[in-house]
Amino acid sequence: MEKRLNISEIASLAGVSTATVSRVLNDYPYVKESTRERVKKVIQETNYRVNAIARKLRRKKTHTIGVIVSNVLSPFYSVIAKSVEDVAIKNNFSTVLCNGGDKPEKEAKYLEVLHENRVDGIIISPTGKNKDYLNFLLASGIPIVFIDRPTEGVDCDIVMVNNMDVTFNALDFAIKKGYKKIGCIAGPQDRYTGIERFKGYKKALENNGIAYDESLVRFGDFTYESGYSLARELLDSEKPDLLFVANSDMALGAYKYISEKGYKIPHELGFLMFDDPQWASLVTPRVTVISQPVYMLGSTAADILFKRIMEGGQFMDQSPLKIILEAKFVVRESI
Amino acid sequence: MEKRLNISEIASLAGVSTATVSRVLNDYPYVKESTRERVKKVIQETNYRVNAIARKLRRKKTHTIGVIVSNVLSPFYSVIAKSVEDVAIKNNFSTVLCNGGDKPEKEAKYLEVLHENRVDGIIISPTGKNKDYLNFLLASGIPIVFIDRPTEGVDCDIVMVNNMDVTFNALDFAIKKGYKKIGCIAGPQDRYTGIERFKGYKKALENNGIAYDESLVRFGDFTYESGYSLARELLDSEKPDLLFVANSDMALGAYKYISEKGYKIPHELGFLMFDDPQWASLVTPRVTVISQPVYMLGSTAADILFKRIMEGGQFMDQSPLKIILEAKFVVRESI
DNA sequence: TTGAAAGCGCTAACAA
DNA sequence: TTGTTAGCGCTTTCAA
Repeated sequence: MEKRLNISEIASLAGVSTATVSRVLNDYPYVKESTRERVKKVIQETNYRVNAIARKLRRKKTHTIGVIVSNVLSPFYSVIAKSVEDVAIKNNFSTVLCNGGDKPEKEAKYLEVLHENRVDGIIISPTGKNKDYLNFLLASGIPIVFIDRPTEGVDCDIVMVNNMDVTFNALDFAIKKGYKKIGCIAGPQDRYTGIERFKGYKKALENNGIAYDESLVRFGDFTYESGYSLARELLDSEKPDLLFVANSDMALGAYKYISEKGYKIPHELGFLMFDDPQWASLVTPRVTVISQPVYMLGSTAADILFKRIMEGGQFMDQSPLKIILEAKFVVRESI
Repeated sequence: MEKRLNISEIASLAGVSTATVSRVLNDYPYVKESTRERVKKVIQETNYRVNAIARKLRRKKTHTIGVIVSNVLSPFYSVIAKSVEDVAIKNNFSTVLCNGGDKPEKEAKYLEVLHENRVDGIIISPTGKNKDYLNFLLASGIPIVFIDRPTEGVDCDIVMVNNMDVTFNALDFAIKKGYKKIGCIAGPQDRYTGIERFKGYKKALENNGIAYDESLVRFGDFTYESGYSLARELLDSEKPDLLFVANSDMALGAYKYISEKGYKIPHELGFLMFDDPQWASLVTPRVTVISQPVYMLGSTAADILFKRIMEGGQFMDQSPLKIILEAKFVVRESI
């Protein structure tokens, strides 16, 4: 940051006080039209722009929200980030985007950064840890909205999807269609979405009188790599007639292995996945998926956050909202 | 932003002056160990965090850089954003990410926002407009690094790839392999990358004595939609034996149309594209591509920016760097 | 309609 | 080793 123009230099150039310049900058009434014009002219000529940092300090409002997601490179979280940003722009707010990477320490670090920067609110897909710090932030008046999953012991607004039910419905449909030996690459069982989707899988088996067989199940960590290697592990030892994969990154890895081995979908092996990335309807045959209303997840969370921010104390008293959006089962050609 | 703890409240709680608290916060030497411990204890107990806004105002350094890219949802720009952020973190800087959307007005708006927030430097994939404002920012000491393409009339550091040469090489290879009637879905001809890649296409034809035939060429706007509709337009009227598409979004659209129509790649139609998104090696047959060193583009730009920021005036005098990274022609099975 | 001046929370001389 | 204090650039009372 170099030596640059400030408000008092503009004031002297225009022959007015800093207060008047400030009034012009903020479109206050009660400034004589000729004065306003004169000030505007100086601003124009000098390319002066208000120092937003000084303004934030003085106003004690940053007009900024923080967003912490797991990984902006994933199609899921990048859309979330975009949708939140869209809503923020509509509300004239800025957004600070943080890559929490699903690591509790990184999450804690970013919560600190957002706290230090006095953001007016936070949207986060939490790791499930950092309960105390989150509660502290809430208590000190920073509204927080969880997205995708909760943190045990933190009672605030949350927006997520019906993970278990929709998984149940999809697999129930598949089983009724004739699939009997159903492999599953599940998510980590210390993560809410991993747990819920796996519950849906088991419930569908149970509901159709199929015994749960742990040799047909592998637990990954929601990454491409785990999807690839677990698909190999599973398909090389067992011969399921259907494979369910619990998120898009693992599904990409699994699909890659399946195409390398040349399995014919759906005749040799049915394929069903949670999430609906672009590639799922690009490959042949197109993949049957569980599709989350991703954009809606983000924009809904943002809407709630802005209500909390705008209405301040009043709305704050209302008990936390828990919003469950419906994911859709989209039947295409892979089962 | 609620009423919250500030440095003087911490000072009184610890029974010291604000200066001492500040020294502890910033790990200064010359603080008695027992004092340091006492202050740290208070900070710990109260969850106090320094007000970064006040600090930035006082220090006149924001330790923040701005990044303006076209679209964070695209695989290309999201990787750029990530790579820049990685370098920023290593330098202990924050990043503000902006979606310029390739719209000159949006770009101008974001340049203003970054200016107002007194970022220490800017990385941007420019629209090619806003020459004057960019020059003003440079003149007032904010280093700027262009990525992917230049802005005419603005002389600053830039990092890009050898668009024309690599396109020439790829198509030259294809032609020597036997392809003769080569369709092209080119990018917009008011955009640097669109122009350069199209030049490479024409040069390859020329080099092999093939006459340029405008009925085999369509100009899109680098979006999925234009790729889809132009592929239809082109393939429904002409029968090229190879289709070259100038970026990944248009290629996705074109590929979608091709698979809907059931063309057999590569026997009926060869397929060659600029960019190497995940799906290109997922589909069967895997797509032959021109692969940009995307991460490298971003991290190189960021490295240069930090050199400019760190070395201040001294390095600033050096004439702007122009770095051309090599994109690679990756032969797979689609030609 | 305008200006004077206090003060947001912090850092960094300077003094002790 | 610690404290006092000016001031970063702005907004906002209060008074004129």
